[in-house]
Amino acid sequence: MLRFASRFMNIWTELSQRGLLYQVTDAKLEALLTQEAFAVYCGFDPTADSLHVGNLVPLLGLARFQRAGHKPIALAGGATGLIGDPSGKKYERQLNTREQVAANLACIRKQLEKFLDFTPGRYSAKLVDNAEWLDGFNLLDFLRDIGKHFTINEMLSRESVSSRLDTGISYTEFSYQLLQAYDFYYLAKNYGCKLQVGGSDQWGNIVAGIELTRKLLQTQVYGLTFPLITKADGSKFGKTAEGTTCWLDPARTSPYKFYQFFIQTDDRDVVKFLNYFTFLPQEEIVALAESLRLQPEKREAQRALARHMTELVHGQEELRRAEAASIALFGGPLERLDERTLLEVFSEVPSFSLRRSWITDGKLLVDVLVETGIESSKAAARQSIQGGGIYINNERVCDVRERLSESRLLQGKYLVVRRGKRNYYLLGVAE
RNA sequence: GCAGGGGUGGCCGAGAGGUUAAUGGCACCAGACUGUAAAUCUGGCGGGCUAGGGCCCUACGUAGGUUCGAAUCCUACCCCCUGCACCA
Repeated sequence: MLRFASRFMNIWTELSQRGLLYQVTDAKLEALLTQEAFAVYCGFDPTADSLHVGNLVPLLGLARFQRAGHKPIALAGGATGLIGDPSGKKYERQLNTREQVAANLACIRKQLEKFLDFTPGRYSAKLVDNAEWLDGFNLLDFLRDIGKHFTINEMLSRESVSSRLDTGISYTEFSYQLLQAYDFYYLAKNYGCKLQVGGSDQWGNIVAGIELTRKLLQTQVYGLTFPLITKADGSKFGKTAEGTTCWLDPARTSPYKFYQFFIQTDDRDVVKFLNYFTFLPQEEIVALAESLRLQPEKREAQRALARHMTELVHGQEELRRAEAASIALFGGPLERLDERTLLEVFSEVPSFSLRRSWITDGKLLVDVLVETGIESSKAAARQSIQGGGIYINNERVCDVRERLSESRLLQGKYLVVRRGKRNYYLLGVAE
């Protein structure tokens, strides 16, 4: 018990040191968190069938609370996902069908479970779905019992709504804040939840929940937000090099790509990200920051970040494979790679199978690039080759007439294609 | 409804009858320098064919028209913005 008491004291400091405290609804929260175990909740709407790296800050935030001895409640928004949160959105979103939301919900529940500890006990995490109490809520009851506590004036003043008054917002999305407010009230009443955390765009929704809870339960509950993740170059965080979202689902973003996503982090962002995303202690982060300053070319901080994140999300084995693939590809000459390594690389890197006949017939590389989707058109493929941007087995291709040939194959059946500095693809001959 | 302004390549934005696949900026891709980072510089950036030089097709809201020739002129239609009016 003593051990936990001291841990309570740490969560605030920990969040603060990591730069994860953005806004708090009440300055007293710091002291309160040291005095008792809080039930802390954070919601995730099933807008896709996977969470993405951007969801990690609040999700790991919950995990940090649990590690500090508090009780996390992850809420999957089976109901709110049907409505659509206008927060942070510039335009009205298209509604997902009930089937889609249900399917997404199932996937997201599984992902949420991976990051929290559900072993029974005082600090055991809980996973709830707000459809349980919101779906089927009688409209007239809702308007009378809940709606009456909100004025249009305050609802309009929320950033998520006011910023949309020019472009338009539907009544549906406008109502979202009431649903989330009700969630907080419901969790406070039934689970003793006293704190809601979330991204900074959730501030308005959180405050709405605090007010509703105060009115209905005469209970004071609290809110805390994490900062929006920004990048030094001003681009939006969470997109891979190809411009696609970096998902947690390995079927959407392979562990290799996931690892690559983090290892390519800008020097200017990497220390911040170590703080935001990892559980590494301050001393280690400070040491990595020092390494970055003195020997940036070693990229130890990036490596630590990539390792930590890949292991956290995909597990040790996938980390090993992603790292092995990265080392093999970025390490230099490929001829020496043994088949086992190649096979591992094959399983991680975007890969395609080649027909034996393509080799024997000497198919044009340009056509192969297009058929595999490495290049979008033959014109583009030719330009890449002419610009010196295409490599086979890390050797630059200098002739647009390059054809596939037996002699190029590694281990008699593999071909490593690289586009630019860091985009690797593995082609293997199908037997 | 009336008046005015406008719809151009992923985005912004020039062009106002002919060297215009269409200036420029952003984004994006590649190259050089490096460290799978940044900054900078260079090249590319509708598509197809071509070793190369080049050839061809499709594009400036939509549909027609005038012209040897149109993103540029005319007509109709659609959509957006800004005033005014109407309605309440």
